[in-house]
Amino acid sequence: MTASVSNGLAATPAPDGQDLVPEEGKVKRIVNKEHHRLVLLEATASVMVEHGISGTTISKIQEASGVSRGMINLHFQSKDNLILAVAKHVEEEYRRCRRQAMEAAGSEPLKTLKAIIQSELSDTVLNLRLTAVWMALRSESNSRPELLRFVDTRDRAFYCSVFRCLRKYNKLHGVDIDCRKLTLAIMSIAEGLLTDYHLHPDAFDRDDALDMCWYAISRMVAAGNDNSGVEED
Amino acid sequence: MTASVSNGLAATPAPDGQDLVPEEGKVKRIVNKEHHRLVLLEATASVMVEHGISGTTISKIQEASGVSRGMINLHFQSKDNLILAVAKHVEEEYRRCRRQAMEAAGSEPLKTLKAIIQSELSDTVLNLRLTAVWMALRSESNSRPELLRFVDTRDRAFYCSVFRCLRKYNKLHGVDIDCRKLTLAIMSIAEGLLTDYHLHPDAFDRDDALDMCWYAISRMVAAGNDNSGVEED
DNA sequence: CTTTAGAATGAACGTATGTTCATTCATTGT
DNA sequence: ACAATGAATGAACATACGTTCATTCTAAAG
Repeated sequence: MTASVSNGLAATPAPDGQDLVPEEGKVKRIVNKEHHRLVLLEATASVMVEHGISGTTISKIQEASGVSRGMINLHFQSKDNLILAVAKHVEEEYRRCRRQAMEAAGSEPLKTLKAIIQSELSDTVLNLRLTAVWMALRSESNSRPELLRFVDTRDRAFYCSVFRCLRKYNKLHGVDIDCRKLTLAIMSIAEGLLTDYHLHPDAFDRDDALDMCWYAISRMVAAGNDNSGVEED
Repeated sequence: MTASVSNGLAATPAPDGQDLVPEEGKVKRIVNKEHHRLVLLEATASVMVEHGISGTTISKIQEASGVSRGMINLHFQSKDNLILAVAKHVEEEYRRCRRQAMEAAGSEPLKTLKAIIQSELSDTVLNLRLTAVWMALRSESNSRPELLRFVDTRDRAFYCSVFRCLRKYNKLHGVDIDCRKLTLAIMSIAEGLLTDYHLHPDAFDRDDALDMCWYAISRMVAAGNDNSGVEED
């Protein structure tokens, strides 16, 4: 009932120069808000996994998250925006996992490459939630292009990591692999396995997949060479 | 106004034994019905391509097909059933295309293998409509398992075709490739390319993809061999 | 304590959804 | 010609959808 200046915008004439001080004492509140934001993101991802993008509704998200209906628009303005935030959220998770694996990889090119593949097949990356959300977003990326960058096949970091391994291998062994082509081939295999896992989460065998994958990569890398230093580690 | 026995059910006491004769003269009607069925399937696929599975509604299908609202339930009972029929329809199209390519392949294993890959990358298989519909259905396959068989990664026919090529190659060159592993690798690459095409229909270069693909396959097949008869054709 | 900012709620709203079915229309059979 | 069959229609319906906003609640500031 009281006259208010809309949503906290405007007003704040800032008579003194004190408002650069970043508001103290509001820590707990902000933490709570951030917490609810995360709860909503996780719940939305869960609903997407279980019901697909077409079955992902505000009501189901409300039920899964336990927070009230209005929260979604309070935090994310709209449902579309929420989906976008989920895309960002899941992609960040994926990036974090892979970065770790890459840092721990060492300098031997094939060892590094294997570490990358292993990371890609580990359950921190290749899991029900991530693949399902990813597939859902990919299927919508034609009609919502802004989603593409979060679920792209053409990941620059991934490409560069693999490419560097192969280039290093070339130098180290004095061979001339077409690094670009093999990098793309390796990335394709990884994508293919992701799709296969999504469609067969129970039947999928990680060890078997890694085995297959490494067999293929070893042969691609070793072809025409003397084959030393390639078989297993 | 006239008293009717609902929708043509009941009544038909069938006094004579003549109704085993399979209704003549209804050809044109049936053709029309089948035509409308196809129109609906095509229109639904188009809507799925343009708006994703979550934007695929009866109203949009009606608009795209030009037929009336009630037709969908007349022909397919429900929207879910229509989606299922689209899955079947698209999968049949895909199967037909690939079968042709396989029959025209010849007996030389690597030539056959290349024909299979080429077919997989041709625009009769790898096109906007097919990939978009496929991705949409795959993203829903967790919540609707009955869709899986129409968009599966584990296609027995595909697997067998590639496997046979590799086994033949083994015999022909007296080598011992692990046919299972390489077949899975090749299928993964194909799946990966499909996903990449879906996300980058414009940037995707078929020739480049085939080039990359064949380079990878050649090396996988040739590794540790004398390399003869592998490079290009 | 009281005041206040803003986080959280959920009933209510308008729209869009999938489905139904009485009716219309076109084709076939007599 | 007429009657009968069943394909095709689309207004009407109930439900479910995303969004809004007056209100309540809660933690921090005075």
